[in-house]
Amino acid sequence: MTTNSKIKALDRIDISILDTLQKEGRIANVDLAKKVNLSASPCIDRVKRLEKEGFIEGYGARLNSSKLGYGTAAFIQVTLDRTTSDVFDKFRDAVVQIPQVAECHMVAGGFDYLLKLRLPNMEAYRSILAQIVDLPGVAQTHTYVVIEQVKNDQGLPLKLHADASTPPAQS
Amino acid sequence: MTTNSKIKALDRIDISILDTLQKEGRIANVDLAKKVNLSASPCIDRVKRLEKEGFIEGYGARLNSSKLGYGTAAFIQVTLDRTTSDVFDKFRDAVVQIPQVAECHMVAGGFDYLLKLRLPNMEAYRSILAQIVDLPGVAQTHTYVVIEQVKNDQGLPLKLHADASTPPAQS
DNA sequence: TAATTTAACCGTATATAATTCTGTCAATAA
DNA sequence: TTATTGACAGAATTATATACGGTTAAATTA
Repeated sequence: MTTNSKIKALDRIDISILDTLQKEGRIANVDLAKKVNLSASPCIDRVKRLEKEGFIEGYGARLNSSKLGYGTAAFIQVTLDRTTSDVFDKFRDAVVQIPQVAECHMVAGGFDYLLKLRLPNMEAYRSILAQIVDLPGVAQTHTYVVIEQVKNDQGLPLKLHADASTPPAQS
Repeated sequence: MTTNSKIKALDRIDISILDTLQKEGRIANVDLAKKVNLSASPCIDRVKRLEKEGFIEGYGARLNSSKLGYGTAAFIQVTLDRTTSDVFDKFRDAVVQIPQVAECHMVAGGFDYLLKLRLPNMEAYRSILAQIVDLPGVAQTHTYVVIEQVKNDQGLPLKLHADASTPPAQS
């Protein structure tokens, strides 16, 4: 056994709790309990357990990006000039420091990193791109500006299967 | 005036509330109030106002994707065969139906759509790609599998500037 | 300047919810 | 069968959210 705490498989109720909480993170425990057909106490026990076991990492408000000055998104493909671990490390350390870089993924398939930027407008893009290009090890970049967000689901598609004997997954 | 309700500019305290809530969405109002140097009642008033005015769109639990069977991510570039609005509409209607498609962005700069997929593993990728390729209008695709998530910030970088006279933005 | 209005705030009181505690039931194993 | 375990419900307690009333300060107007 690799961990000291035993983590039991998730049952149907756990999945239902997780699915509800990822959509309504501030639902009252009483109401959550009703929704999953439990009374308040076992329900809150399960939530605490799911938090402790790391299935729930935290809670957050979903903010309106447009109203808060981040209505524009762009993806930047980045290729580094040498693929040594030193170059990679320096690039990563620098890129995570830029607040407008919402995501940075190391990818396989043609270039090295894919960045997702959140920006107020296209003017802001120029100055950020200048920063990205000057990052250590950057050889070339290619930008794709988002014209329209067709879908932006943050939640995971949890399967609310009736069969509690087939839990979907654990670590 | 386009809207009937008057929305005042956000001040330093509002920004601080939003920044706190996007990180700790389930913080008790009492504690939130302490953090922003208010008493409980004006604090909850502001939160309700921010919700009503649409700055806060909701709350959600942050779930551990790996533990819940979505440890693999991939980006797929999609080019459609004709860029008529009919083709675009059909593609979009179909792609949003696929639960594993976490994001779908229409982009400018070489191809038409950029999709972000959440998957249990690489085996699952095959069947999803088959679905994507069969979507109406799809001419070609190119996949980039995520090797490592260097950064994945969901929150907006709200500026907690001391000067309350220069609010960052509104709709 | 002085009076008036407005908005934001604080503290208190009440309502609601979270949390703890105790006992019961059902499943499992000895 | 009997002991043990785990999960649950319901009640009691604690904590929190929310509504209310009064105060202050700032802005506006006379």
